[in-house]
Amino acid sequence: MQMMPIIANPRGQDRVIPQSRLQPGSSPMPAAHTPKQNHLLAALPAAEFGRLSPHLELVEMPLGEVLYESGGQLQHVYFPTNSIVSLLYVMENGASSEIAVVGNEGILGVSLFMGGETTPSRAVVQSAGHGYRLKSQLMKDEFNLSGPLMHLLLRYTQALITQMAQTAVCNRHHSVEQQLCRWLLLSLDRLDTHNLIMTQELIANMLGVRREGVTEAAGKLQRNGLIRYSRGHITVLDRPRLENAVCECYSVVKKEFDRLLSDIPGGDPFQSFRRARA
Amino acid sequence: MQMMPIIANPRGQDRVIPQSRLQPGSSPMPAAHTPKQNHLLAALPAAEFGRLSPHLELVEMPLGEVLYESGGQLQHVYFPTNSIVSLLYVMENGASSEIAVVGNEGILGVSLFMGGETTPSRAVVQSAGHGYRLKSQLMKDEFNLSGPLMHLLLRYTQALITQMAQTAVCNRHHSVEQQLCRWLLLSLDRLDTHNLIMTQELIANMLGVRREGVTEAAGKLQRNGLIRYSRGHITVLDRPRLENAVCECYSVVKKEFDRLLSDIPGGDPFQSFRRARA
DNA sequence: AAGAAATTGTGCGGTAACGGACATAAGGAC
DNA sequence: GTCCTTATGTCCGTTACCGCACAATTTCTT
Repeated sequence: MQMMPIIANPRGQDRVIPQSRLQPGSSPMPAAHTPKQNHLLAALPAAEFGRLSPHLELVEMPLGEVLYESGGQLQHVYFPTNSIVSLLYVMENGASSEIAVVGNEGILGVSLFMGGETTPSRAVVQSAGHGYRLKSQLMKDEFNLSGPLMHLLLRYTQALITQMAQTAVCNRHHSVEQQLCRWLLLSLDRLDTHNLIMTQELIANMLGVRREGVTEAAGKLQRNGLIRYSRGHITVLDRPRLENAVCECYSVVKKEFDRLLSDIPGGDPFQSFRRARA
Repeated sequence: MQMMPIIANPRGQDRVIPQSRLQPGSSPMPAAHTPKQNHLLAALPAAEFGRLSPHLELVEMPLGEVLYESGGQLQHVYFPTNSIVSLLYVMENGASSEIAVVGNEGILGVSLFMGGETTPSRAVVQSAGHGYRLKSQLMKDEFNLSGPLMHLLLRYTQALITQMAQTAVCNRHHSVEQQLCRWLLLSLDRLDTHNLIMTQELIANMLGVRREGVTEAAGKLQRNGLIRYSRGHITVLDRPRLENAVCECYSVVKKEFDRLLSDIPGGDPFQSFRRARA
C-alpha cells in the first residue's frame, strides 16, 4: 500500500496562450507551437482539421497539473504536443497505479466520445509541456459526424486499450526494474529528448511501487551505464541496452500503436516511433 | 512465471444450432435460447434488432474453446447468453493474465468496430454455455450506420476499458485471495447460478498466479464458509460475505457497468446486476 | 552563509508469492 | 472392483517487494 500522496496540485487558472502569439509558417523561425505536433491532429484530413483548428487552444501543461479528476466532468479534450499525461487509478487508501500514458500520439478524454462522459481515472501531467485543447461539445459534434476523425479516434482508443491491458499483464508478471525500463521507453517515445524531469518518488507513484524500489532499480540501471539521474533529472544514455532490458510488454504496445495508427490516410503519426525502433 | 499450458483446445467445427429448433415465444415452454438473453441485444431498439436478428446464429460455447487467437482475424462477433468468455494476454513464456471477462452483458470482438480488426488478446470460454454470433461484415455495416447500436457498443467498450484498467490496479495492489473473490463475483454476475464449473488450475491461469496460491486462497474461503468447492465445482454459499472480502476493484467495475449501461433507451441490460446487489 | 526542504541511499525485519517436489483424494474408464 | 487420470493439499527453501526508520546529499530559500 502506498500512502504517499499523489501529486495533485489544485488546478489553477488555465494558462491559455493566445493564438496571435504564434508565428505564421512562412516566418524564418519555425512556429514554436503548432497543433500538427500532435500526431492525431496531424493525421486529420484538411477538411476536418480546418473545422477544428479555429477552436484549438494552446495551453501550458505544468508538471503535476490534474487535467481530469476521477469521475469528474470533462470540459475539454486535450491533445498533448510536447507534454506527457498519465492516466492513474487512485484507490481508497491513496495507493495508485498508472494504467496508460498519453503524449503527442494521442488524446485525453476518450470517455467523452465513447459516451461515458467521465471515467474513474485521473489524468496528471507527468512531463511538463504544452498541448491543445478543445471544448467537449465541439469534440462530440465532430465525432458524431462519423467521419475520418471518428475512425481515427476509435483506432487510437483501441491502441490505448492495448496499453492498459498490457499494463495489467506487466503488473502481474514483471519486476520493478523491467517496469521501470518500460516506463522510461514509453516516455521517451513521446518526447524529442533523452532527458526526463521526474523524481523517483513520482515514478514510484506511477508504477504503484515503493520509492525505494525505484531507487534500487534505477541505481542498478545507472551502475550499468544505461541511464544517469540526479535529483529529478533522468538521462537515457544507452537506449539499445534499455530496450534489451525491458520486458516484452513495451514492444507489444509499440507495435500495436504502429499497426493501428501508421497507415492513416493523410498522415503517419508514428513515423518517429518507427524511426526510434530502427 | 506460469509455464502451465493454458486451455487451448483447437477450435473444432462451430456447433451452430439451427434457429428452427427454437420454440416461438407463445409456446407454453419458454424458449430455451433467445438473443434477448444477451443484454446488449436486448437493449437494441426494435429496428436495429430486427435488422440483425435474422443473421444471429446460436452457437454452443464449450469450456476451453478459443474464440479468438491473439492477432487473428475476427470472423464473427459473439454475444454470450449463458456463457462467460475470458480475454487473456498470453506472454512469450506461456504465462498469462486475464484482462477482462465478458458474459451476457457484453460482446466479444470489440476491436472489429474500433477499427483494429484484431487484438493481441486471446478469447477463451471460461464457463460453458451458448451465445449468438454475427458475421463480422454485418456487424461493421450496422456499426457504420452510426445509430443506437454504435453508441451502445461504444459505451460497452468504455465499460470494458474500466474493467481492464481496474484489473491492472488489482494486479498491482491486491492479494490473491482478494482477486479470487473479485473473480468469483464477476463470474457470478454473468450467470444465473451460484455454481461455477472451474478448476483451481484454470482460475490460476486466469489470474496469472500459481495454482497453489489459488488452492490456499480458496481453502481459506471454504474454511470460513464463503464457498464450497470440489474437483472443479465451486458453489458460492455466502455472497454477502464474499462481497465483504473482495477489494474495492469489484464495485468500481460494477458501478461503472451500471452507470454506462443501465439507462439505455429501450432496455435495462443490468437489471440483474442491481438485483444481485440489492 | 545558513537553514530548510527535497531527493536519494541504505539497512532491517516481515510477508506474500514463487518454484518445485510430492502426497492425497476423488471420479471416470475398463 | 481396480486402475488411471485429474484435482487438490502440503511442505520446503527462495525471492521480490513491503513498511519503516533514518542517514546523506543536493538544491532552494532567505
